[in-house]
Amino acid sequence: MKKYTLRDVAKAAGVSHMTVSRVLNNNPRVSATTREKVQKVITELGYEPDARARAFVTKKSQLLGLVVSDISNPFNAEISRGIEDKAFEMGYSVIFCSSDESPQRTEACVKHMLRTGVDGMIFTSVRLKEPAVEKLIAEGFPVVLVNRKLSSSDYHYVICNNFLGSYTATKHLLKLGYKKIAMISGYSNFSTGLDRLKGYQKALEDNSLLQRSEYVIETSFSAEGGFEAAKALLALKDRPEAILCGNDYIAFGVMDAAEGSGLSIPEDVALIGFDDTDFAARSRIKLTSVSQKIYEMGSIAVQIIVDTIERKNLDYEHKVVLNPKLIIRESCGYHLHKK
Amino acid sequence: MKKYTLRDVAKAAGVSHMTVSRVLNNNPRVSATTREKVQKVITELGYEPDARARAFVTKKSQLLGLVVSDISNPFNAEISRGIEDKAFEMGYSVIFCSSDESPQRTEACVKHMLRTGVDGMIFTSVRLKEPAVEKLIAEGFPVVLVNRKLSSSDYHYVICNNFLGSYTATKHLLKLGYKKIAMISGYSNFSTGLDRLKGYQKALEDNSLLQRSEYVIETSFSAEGGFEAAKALLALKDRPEAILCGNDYIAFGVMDAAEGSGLSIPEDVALIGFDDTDFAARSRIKLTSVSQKIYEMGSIAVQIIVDTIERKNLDYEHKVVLNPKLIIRESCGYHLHKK
DNA sequence: TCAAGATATGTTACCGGTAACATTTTGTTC
DNA sequence: GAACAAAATGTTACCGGTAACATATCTTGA
Repeated sequence: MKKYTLRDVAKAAGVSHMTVSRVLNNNPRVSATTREKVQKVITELGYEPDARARAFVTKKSQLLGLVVSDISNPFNAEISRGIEDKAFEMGYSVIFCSSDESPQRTEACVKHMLRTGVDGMIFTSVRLKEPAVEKLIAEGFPVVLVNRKLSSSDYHYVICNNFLGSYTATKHLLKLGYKKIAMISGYSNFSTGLDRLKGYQKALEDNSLLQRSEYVIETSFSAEGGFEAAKALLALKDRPEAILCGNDYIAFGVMDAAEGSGLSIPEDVALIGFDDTDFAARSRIKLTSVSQKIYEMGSIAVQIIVDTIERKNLDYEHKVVLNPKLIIRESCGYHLHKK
Repeated sequence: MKKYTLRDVAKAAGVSHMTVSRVLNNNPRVSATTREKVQKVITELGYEPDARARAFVTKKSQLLGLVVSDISNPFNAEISRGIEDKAFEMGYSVIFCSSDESPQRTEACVKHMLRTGVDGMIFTSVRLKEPAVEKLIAEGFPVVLVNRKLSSSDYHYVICNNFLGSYTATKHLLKLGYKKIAMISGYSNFSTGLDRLKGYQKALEDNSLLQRSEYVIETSFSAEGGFEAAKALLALKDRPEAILCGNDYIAFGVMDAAEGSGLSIPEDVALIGFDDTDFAARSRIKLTSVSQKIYEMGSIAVQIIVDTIERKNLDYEHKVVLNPKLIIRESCGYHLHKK
């Protein structure tokens, strides 16, 4: 199990170590005969180039850093899968880190990645202001944002058209005849939270409906957040007939709250989620949700970052905005209206 | 944004580069005065040691490889989170790779990790025979298995007592009075599949019940697998009264199949899953499931592998078997019997 | 006060690749 | 077959750390 080096191979093949290096790198400046001879020795000895030595001398580690809010969240897990598949295909490895959406942890993740020596970083969970990330971009370090973007920096990103998704969902509720539509939105210091809120507002406005402040609650993108917010909404004298949620988790929380108040979905309250994660179709009440191409966002992000890393002077910016699609299930009461 | 090296710092501080190296590595062989002086220069210049150079010379990359079947599966995502948190804490980074439970892809993942230069590898999804992994272990490469173990190699692992989990679940069904208990088990070329099947069989045996071959179906650990298997079971003349599933996904598939056949859970068929993933409590029928400490398995695995990596001659094996716990919800009909 | 040992600092070599340039071999043309 | 260009191969240096050993400085006690 001894580890061989370039020079070992060279000696065994009776050539200089540079010739071996050239063979390894498919440099055309090697004759076919020599190439074959060297290749044979390589396989015979089972020689494997030392990744660390190579990374050292080339200043490239073939490592991508991925900062997610929480990898155990299925949404992030799916993005991660998209990222990893594409990275693998392109010869890169992915190291990941969970930021828990905290600026401090995000900064710690960045430091950690930098120490590890990644060639570029992908972020899925930046807030609209994220100093650690903005600094990185300012320094010219390869960065791609996925899912959420920064307010200031107009940099490479791959996101969903959240405004449109939310607009479409609200329109759908309006078309079903609901007038009293509430929104439990994710925090608007995230672009996902803000844009989804704006889409909802615009749809109301376009239908000449006033938005009622007591119908809009901002909370965390979690079932707990949705639960608390829904308890408040459902306790209102003038209870909303429909609730649009900032993501599916919030909607799951709403289901819990409705069950707790003895209300049924969609008869008493219609419900729409966002993201269409795998479980939207498996939850107690099958959830209507705005579907986005999660896996694809990840794989596109990798293409962009590798592009950025490998071309020396990339003088343009990649901005990819994918269109979402409303997936209609029982929670919005569509089937009731069809009858 | 120029990158400084050890020697730059040394020159600026008026010492030799080795002194700087010693300061960096907290080597006690540096006087307090010098240490302070050097430290000051380091912060002034914003010097950061070159991770790649360090990895090269120390032959350690502080990188752990994680091979999961599919990171987008919430079970794996949660293990991953446990792994990453602990690794971060211990100064390691984690690169991951999805094997899709295929031997070929597993081998490709291993190669990929080796090329990247990881210091050790964690596997969550080995089959009972997994040549690529067995070879790695035989060569003395640091490996820890999580969740599933190999049949042959008796190596470091962290698993759940799957036999006990399944035994307990079956016992529970028996206690509720069910006699016709079927099992839709995961493939038994995985230790998780095999051990869970054995637990079920043992529980029947201990209750002097014959196991009926038509009541045991092996399938993939997926909702699709569960769906197909359940269709077959529910179409039997002598339909089972209860079904124990190899994991929660299989159980979700059973729910779909039951719905399709117009049968209700638990009134017509009782149902128990395995793993108690986050959605067990949120599915259409709240699922009784065998809960295992997923996150903890991950973090324990990291402790073991770091131990293996950092101690030169580890002469003992780590075997951690965690006890599962049955979480009772509506799908097994417990509430019906309580009345 | 000075030798001996401990402590602090410095010198040199090396890890295993790649870049850049030097040299040798081969091939082409007249 | 001489002359020269092109192709193939070799030589040397270097990347930025750490190990091992050498040297210088500081203690301490007889």
